[in-house]
Amino acid sequence: MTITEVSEKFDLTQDTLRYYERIGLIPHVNRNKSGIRDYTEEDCKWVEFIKCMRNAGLPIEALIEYVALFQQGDETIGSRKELLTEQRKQLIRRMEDMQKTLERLNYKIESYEQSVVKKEKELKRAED
Amino acid sequence: MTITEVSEKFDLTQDTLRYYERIGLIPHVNRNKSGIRDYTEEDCKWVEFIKCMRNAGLPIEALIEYVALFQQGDETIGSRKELLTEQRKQLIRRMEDMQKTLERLNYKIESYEQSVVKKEKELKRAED
DNA sequence: GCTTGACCTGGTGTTAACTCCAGATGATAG
DNA sequence: CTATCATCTGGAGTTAACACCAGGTCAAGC
Repeated sequence: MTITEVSEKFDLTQDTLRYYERIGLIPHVNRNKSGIRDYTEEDCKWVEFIKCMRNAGLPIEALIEYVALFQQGDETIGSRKELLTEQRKQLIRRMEDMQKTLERLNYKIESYEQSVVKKEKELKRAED
Repeated sequence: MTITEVSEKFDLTQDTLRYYERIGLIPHVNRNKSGIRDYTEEDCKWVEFIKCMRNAGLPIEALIEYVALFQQGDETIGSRKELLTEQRKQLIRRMEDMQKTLERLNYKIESYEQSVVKKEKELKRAED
């Protein structure tokens, strides 16, 4: 796949794709004989995986380390599992925070609901 | 309350508190006769509210608008409710994304679990 | 009355995560 | 053969969200 195709497929700019590769957020993509990137199926999976993880707020740092570990082979399976477990922990924490915020928003919106109703009633009375 | 106390209470730097006030992320805080900020109970509630919302990833822009609407009085109750409802929608969307990512992490970690076990077995065989 | 320390304002500095650009190159269409 | 076009690389520019700083004020302790 060309970079244009990957860019469209995952809705990331070409610059972002090149940037991700440069900083090691995805493994190095092979080039064809004239130096142009040719994304394999696996490259695409990496892109998609990274996009998903970034979307959920996992820190770039941790993901770079994960990719680096991956490239060092099977010796690092333990470390990778640890890394992901730690990130999962933090993800859960963030989700809990968001859950609390959500409940708070729900409450606030409900209060506004009642204010609006009250306001409408006042207006109605004013009409009488 | 002094800015130092508020800063410590909510774990935000004084610079951040002043910054938030400057850009309208919290309403203007009154100063005493010598120009020093004196946070009321309500000011504190705003700080805490904003911190909570920012923590959950609500965009600063939206919060600034919310504060501005609030300061315009009861006329804006409807708009405020709409604004919060929209932000809630987006918050829910983010949480759903994160939920998917979480499940993916769970799956990946589980796979690693098995890899580790397999690896240990190989080592054991090698010992024999 | 002088020093100290918390606080002020306005403005500059920093960092992360892209984003844009210039100049070069190789393939392709006419 | 030439012009166009997608792509390349290395490096500079941008934006958000603070963080830091200089120079000044004011109240309090000694």
